Amino acid sequence: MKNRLKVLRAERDWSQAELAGRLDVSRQAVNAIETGKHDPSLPLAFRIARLFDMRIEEIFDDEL
Amino acid sequence: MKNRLKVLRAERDWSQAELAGRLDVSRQAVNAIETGKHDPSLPLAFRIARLFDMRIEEIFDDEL
DNA sequence: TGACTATGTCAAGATGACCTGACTTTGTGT
DNA sequence: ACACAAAGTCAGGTCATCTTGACATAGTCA
Repeated sequence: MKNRLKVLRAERDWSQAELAGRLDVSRQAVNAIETGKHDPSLPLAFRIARLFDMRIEEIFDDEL
Repeated sequence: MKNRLKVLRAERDWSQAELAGRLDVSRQAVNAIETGKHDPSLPLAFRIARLFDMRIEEIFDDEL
């Protein structure tokens, strides 16, 4: 699953640790999602979308 | 996480087994999601949304 | 009654999504 | 060169999301 987290984070000039804090997950969890090692759970995907005020489908892309 | 799967399925007159087949998951997985035992993975949530031609947020609701 | 379907549930097991803690690598700035 | 911050990675653990197979219950229908 591709995602735009790294770009959204860069636009806000947040570190992975800062994003992790805002999402209430570990820094390693953010890193693993950004680097494509895992997909977030659905509840975490909701928190991410809410944080950036976007729809899940605007941040994550599971086609291709 | 609440969801509208049971209603969407009823509107189409599909059994849990039929929905499971369309989503390529087990019947028990569909049952567990409908009865609130689990949340779907994000990839499965995408497949569900695509099947019903809706956004994930229109089917699943994690607030409250 | 007996057969069939749909639903709900359980057990056991594989794999995925998280955790903490530790360490390395990379880039920046003094 | 040195220090520091950010990012990446690993190990070992827990719990969640799936699997298959089995079984119980309720409803429908010949």
